[in-house]
Amino acid sequence: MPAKVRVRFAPSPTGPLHIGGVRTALFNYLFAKKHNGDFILRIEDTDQNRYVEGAEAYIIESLNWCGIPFDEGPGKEGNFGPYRQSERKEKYKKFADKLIASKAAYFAFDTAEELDEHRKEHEANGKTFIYNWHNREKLKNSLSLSQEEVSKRIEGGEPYVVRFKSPPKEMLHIKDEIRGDMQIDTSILDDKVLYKSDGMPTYHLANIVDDHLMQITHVIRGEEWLPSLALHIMLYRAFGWKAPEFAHLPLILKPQGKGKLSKRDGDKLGFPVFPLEWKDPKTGEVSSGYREEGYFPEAVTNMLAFLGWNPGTEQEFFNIEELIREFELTRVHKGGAKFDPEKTKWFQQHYFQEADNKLLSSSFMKLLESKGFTPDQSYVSGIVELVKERAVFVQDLWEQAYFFFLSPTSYDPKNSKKAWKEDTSALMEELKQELETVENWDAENIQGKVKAWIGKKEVGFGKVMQPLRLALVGALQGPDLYKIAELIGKNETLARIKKAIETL
RNA sequence: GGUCCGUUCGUCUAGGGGUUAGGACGCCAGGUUUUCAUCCUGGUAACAGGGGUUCGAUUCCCCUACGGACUACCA
Repeated sequence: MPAKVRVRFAPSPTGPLHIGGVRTALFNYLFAKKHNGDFILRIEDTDQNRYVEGAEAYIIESLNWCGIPFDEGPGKEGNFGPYRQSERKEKYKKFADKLIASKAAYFAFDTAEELDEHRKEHEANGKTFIYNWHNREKLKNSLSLSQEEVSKRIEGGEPYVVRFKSPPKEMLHIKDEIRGDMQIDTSILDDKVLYKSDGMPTYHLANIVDDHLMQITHVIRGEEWLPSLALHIMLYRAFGWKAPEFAHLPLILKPQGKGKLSKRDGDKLGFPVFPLEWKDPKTGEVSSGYREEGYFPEAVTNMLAFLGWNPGTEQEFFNIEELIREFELTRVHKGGAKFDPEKTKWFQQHYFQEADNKLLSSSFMKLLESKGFTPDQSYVSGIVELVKERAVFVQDLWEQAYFFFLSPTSYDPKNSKKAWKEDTSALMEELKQELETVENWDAENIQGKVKAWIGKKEVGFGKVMQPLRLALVGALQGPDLYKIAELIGKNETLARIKKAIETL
């Protein structure tokens, strides 16, 4: 029986999670759930210098908002914790030692400054400095130094790192679930640092050790990791462990211009790149988030799922359960995808139209309260029903329905000129008297009355309806006029007509 | 610079040795609507280039171009 599927999302808490990270998490989640597996959140905080206050909480909140909760992770301990690498510090040392003992890795004493100098020197000669087989004998490490010298340095407290000893010449055959088979010549690989002088592992070591210890079966991550895949495969081999399956997701690119979508792009380009709003704890700078912009999580996940993946059918709307059912790693596209904010809006519009009116009404109610209105619940839900199809976000509702709460105080001059002619005032006065006689004030009765009157008067429909709209709304826009009149009520309707006659 | 990955309408993509190269977003036009929006119908538009292989390549192979990632004691 194959092992239970276990995947992980392993972000570094260096700031807010951006939309590409959310997609990686989503694909991991979909894959796990499709195979009745576990989705694990692991915080990779081995670089203490880059730690950002609040980032971890942000990541967790984002995942929950998006509807892709993790099964194990910080605050949700399973059998493989702890789930923060900083809390697993002791574990890594022993694995680094193991590699040293088996001669798969070695100690190195070169300082950052020395290495920098080597790089500059090589660069000046048009060459690239690579710390590996062809020059490691000339550098300061346990391969070039005598055993006594090495012991002396370590015991003397000299800082050192542990480097992986990558083999000089070998064709490595590696497999990626999305890209198929690839070949890497190990001779161009460098001897990556596995263990830092500050006593912390680097990503490479910690990642492999934890994936093994946490029994991860599939590593699904961004394409930016493809170049280090060979190292990771060799690391598994050096430990004698079975490597998980790998899948590298295509990158998400900027809508215009070059390069991958980055955290800074969003607000510059006019759309959020973060799921949730983020306030930088240091600079106080605020970056917009999909949640605060009014997007629904199902719109965001649906949009994200289609960035690099598709089901092969013509269906485009998928809720999370459908995504779980249909998701296939083999159907992930290889090429990078330019992000399209317009399409995101289209998904949002769809989910907004599908949303429950009660839910929409109560959201809109909150918005109205913040504007100082305390309308009746039933009044609001009537309005929502009427203007819903004209909106994409809850906040659009205000723009579509403000006139239900505010009587027009002025009339757009261009529209007034178009709709209000010399004889209009007299006509409206007459219409007003006609409307006063309507007994049961609802759209149907109002319409009946108005239509009959227009027929009797033998005037054009537009000649009446346009100025009436202007009187009730203040502009030539909005939903069905009879419904508007019904909702605002008889008194208000008549008052607004009166006001328009006086003003225009 | 080096290594690796990629390339179908403007964008997201389906397809795959013989297809009118399909869908979606956007855009445009028409219809519905007293208005605006919605909605409906239609239209626009693509296999990066060059060589092979083949009866036949957009599809397979090679080269070039372009794009991207990586190239830290960051992840």
